[in-house]
Amino acid sequence: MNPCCYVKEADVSALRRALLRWYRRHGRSLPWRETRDPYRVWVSEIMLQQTTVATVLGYYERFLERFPTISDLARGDEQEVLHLWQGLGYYRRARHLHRAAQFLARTNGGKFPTHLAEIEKLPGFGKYTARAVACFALHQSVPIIEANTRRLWCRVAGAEGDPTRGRLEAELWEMSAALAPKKGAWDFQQAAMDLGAMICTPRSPSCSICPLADHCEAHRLGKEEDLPQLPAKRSKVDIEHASVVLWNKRGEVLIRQRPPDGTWAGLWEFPLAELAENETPRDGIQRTVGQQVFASLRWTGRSHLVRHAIMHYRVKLTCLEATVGRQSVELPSSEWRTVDRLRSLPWSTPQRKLLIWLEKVGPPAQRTDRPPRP
DNA sequence: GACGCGTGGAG
DNA sequence: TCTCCAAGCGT
Repeated sequence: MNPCCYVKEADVSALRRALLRWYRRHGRSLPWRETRDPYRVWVSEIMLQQTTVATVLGYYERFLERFPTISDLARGDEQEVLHLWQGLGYYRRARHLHRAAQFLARTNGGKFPTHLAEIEKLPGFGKYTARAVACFALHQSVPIIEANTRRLWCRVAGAEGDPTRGRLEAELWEMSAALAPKKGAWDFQQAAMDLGAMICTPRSPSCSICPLADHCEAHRLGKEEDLPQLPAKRSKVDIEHASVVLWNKRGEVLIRQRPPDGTWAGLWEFPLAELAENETPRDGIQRTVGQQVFASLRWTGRSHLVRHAIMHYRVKLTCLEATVGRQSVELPSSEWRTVDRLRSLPWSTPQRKLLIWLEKVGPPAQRTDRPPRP
């Protein structure tokens, strides 16, 4: 049935009691549950967007140790913010977080706003994140719909259809609002998210130990595995990239910063070519560094292969290595650096694997004119 | 409203 | 190996 009908017929207070009793006993202890500081809750919510708890645990404390307050973050350098975010993905989140902190430092004395309408205007805050901070830091009773609660309430109500849009999405928000108690919304929403994450899992939910099993339409009808009905994902496409580690006579390598928009915006890489159909890595590198420079390259014969999945692509990244002679190499947004000064820059994950490879093998011992054989 | 935006763990 | 999917947002 639809979520609004469900709420009308449900024993809401019994449902709340069962959920909270389970949470008191089994709820997870997570670092962002130990604080009511809006900034710390905010950072956790941004990091957790489309990201698993286990991954965020490796970033959260380190980020806050470096940037303990909004003002500290506002004063920080974007490159350093991105470096702390390196490996988390969706790097636009970090830049929005940084920009929002700068805005609050400039306009609000570095204080986090106390009204939902103000929170929602900040970059990086959508409907969910604004309400999450309002609930978890400001103790407001507001609805919360994200991946865990969407799945949970879809099953509890036995709701068919795509819950990420349209009428059903709106009804789920209404359902969450109707279920959330006026007092104690913090515990209720944390409990709902934990139950979704730990018991009402996407596959093989643990209905036999679920405190809401008696309240669950999907379970009653035996179709908990069929809900929610999420839209299908795009299928994977194979693509190839080629990078080149280019050494000059001073023992420096050429690196390039990616443009401020698009994939890996603002991160650094060894000059990269996205290969066309049937284009070889050397072709792509020639296209990237230019005919003139390419003709003067001396290949070291070393190469490294990285496979990486990103979005709906499977990337095969081939990295070749060469030394360059007299000619100066000028690429946009590029610079020469010694290898020991690359670590402090923010890198995409596949390019960071190239950097680790380079640190391991060290500078090339000898030069050859033979093309590499990957 | 559809698409772009990353990565890693689980099964 | 491969597929699924995660505390979404901006355009």
